[in-house]
Amino acid sequence: MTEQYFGVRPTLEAVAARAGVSRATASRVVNGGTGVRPPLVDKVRQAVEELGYIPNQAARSLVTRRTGAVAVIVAEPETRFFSDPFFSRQIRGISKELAAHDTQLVLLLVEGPDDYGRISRYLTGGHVDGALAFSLHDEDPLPAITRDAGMLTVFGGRPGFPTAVPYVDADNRGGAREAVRHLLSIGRGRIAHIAGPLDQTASTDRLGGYRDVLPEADPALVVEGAFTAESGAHAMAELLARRPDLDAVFAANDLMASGALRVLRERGRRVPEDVALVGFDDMTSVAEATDPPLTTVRQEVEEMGRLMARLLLRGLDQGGAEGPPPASVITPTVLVRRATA
Amino acid sequence: MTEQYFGVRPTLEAVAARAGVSRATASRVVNGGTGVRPPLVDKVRQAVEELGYIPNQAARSLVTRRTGAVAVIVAEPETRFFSDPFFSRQIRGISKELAAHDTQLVLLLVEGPDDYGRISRYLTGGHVDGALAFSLHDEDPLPAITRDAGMLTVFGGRPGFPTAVPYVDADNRGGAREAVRHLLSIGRGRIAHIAGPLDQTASTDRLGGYRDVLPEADPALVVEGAFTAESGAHAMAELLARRPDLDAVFAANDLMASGALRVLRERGRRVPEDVALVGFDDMTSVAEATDPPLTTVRQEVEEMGRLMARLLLRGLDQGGAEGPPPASVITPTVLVRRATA
DNA sequence: TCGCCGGGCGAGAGCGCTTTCGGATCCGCG
DNA sequence: CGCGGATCCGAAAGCGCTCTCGCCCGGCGA
Repeated sequence: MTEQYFGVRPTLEAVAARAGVSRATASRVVNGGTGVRPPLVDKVRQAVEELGYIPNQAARSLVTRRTGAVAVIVAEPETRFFSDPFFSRQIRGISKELAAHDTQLVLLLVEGPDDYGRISRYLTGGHVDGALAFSLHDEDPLPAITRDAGMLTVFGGRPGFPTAVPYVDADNRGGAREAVRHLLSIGRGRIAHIAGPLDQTASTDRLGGYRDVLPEADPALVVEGAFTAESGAHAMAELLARRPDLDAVFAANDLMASGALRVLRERGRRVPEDVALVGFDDMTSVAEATDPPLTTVRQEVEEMGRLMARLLLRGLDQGGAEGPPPASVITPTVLVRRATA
Repeated sequence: MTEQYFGVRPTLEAVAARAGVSRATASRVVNGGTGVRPPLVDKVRQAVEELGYIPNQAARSLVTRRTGAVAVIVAEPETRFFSDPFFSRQIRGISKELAAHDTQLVLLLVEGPDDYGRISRYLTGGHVDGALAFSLHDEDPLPAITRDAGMLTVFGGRPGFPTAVPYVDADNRGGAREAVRHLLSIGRGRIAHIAGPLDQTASTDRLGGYRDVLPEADPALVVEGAFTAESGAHAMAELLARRPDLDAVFAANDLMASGALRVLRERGRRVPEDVALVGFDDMTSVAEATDPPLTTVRQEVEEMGRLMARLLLRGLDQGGAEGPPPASVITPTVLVRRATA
């Protein structure tokens, strides 16, 4: 940019004039430049450079019917969304993928249950080409809203009810199976499970994996937590009271595992000698910081974010809400052996 | 919305036709309705309702030169931004205020130092009317970028170098003075300070407040931390080694205070009897959870976010980057007495 | 030499909206 | 009954861009 015209931003018209071509040709060059002979391409490029031309997005999307932006809808209460690294890493992945495709991220935070109207209006208003959302609870109204708005939407996490929306989720069930099988393989027979909140599919799927491997397990070996360290501690205490003879615990996330670990040690149980412990997520800041370091099931969270964005972008290229919806993706999990099992 | 026309969204033209008025009148009604007689207003309103009309934002901003969106630029590495409740609460405040003014929040996460070009291009591209940014480090290139882009920008936190950009910041210096004075008032004479990273103005300002009250204090009583609990613990240990006789600590945030508290108790110092402790932020999840609960300096973080948005919006109404820049705001802090001092 | 074909380019329409400007209408008053 | 002014409304321009359509021109075969 050799010159800067403050105030009056140059239009395509100005570029065309300076390059001595028509607006149409200038437009062709700006948008890829096919079908224009090299000398003209150079002239236009130079004019763009000299004038510091940047296309007006409003004018462009008025005719293309594309905004180059997607919404990320966050319905989760602030506390959970921001405190849980799970989301932040997913957002980071989304942001990276979108940035790579010159697509903008419009963040829609739902401000309470009365705010869905605004979200709905916004989506219908054509501000964005598509949406990404996190579906976490059984009674989540979001899938219905985005569908009614005719907006292609990819969800993070499997929705809790039968629906055809595309989503990206980790192989929670498979990962849980692997964790429990590992516990079996190291000779444990009385394996407990600290589940997450059972109105979320991530929790029920992990519980499902546990039951797949241990269909005959004592129901008393399963306690529901809330994905927090504190709830993990409580659950552990409860389990110890119910079944003092347990020799292994599979917790549905690392935070709860860390809480459980604390209680186990307070009660004088050696980990992993007396009780083996496996977490889920591989939230490194937690899993590597425990003493001993936590054996856990890793899910590639940032990659899942990228995938969500990629799925959406691809779906958009194939006709948006009218075209065939993208297929959902289940990302693999992997058991990371550290010291607790 | 009694009917829904999927696929073809109704235009203002359609509304006008249905209401039996001109496009101009329909537009007037949609945008406030002044200067149109009630019966016509009603007719148009009804047509809007029946057709489910929603204005096309692209067309609108093409002529008004306003996009109804502002950028929130996050340059901070993911870890800090998402893990620190400070940001999340600020974002929440921003989001609320923007939503109340029908303005959208475009989140720009800076993906590494090479990504500033994209940010700059985006801002210059006229996608947004203004920007909010968090200025945290001395060498932050953001103020220069937004200025060059001719984009009105309000910063969260006082920039670390002399510049005229508008910002919103807590009264860090005053809050620190109050904390230290309180420590004096309860009879403490050897007051240490655990500072934050000194390339951030929040840290230097708090240190400044400490020195305002204690200009003659032993330099050995000040240790730099990193705003994490861990660093607070280290700093506390260091302080104890240097000055075993200290009888009070003012930590530059609650997280460091909680780390310090842990070390104090490990070393057998009673809090507050032997050593009084004051934090900063009033991050309730931390400050109320410590044992004993932490005395700290509260800043109204969410309110600061709202203020940032309000300042920007007002500045935008007054001519944007061309008009007079909004005046910066320093929000008051208040000492919250709990049990540690 | 002529006609035809095809690639390259420009003219112009049109995306959906806001806003100016002038005309119509209605009121009160002389 | 007619006039001035205020009020309300419609015609039309135009925001900056994309993209269709058709023209032009060069090259090639007949």
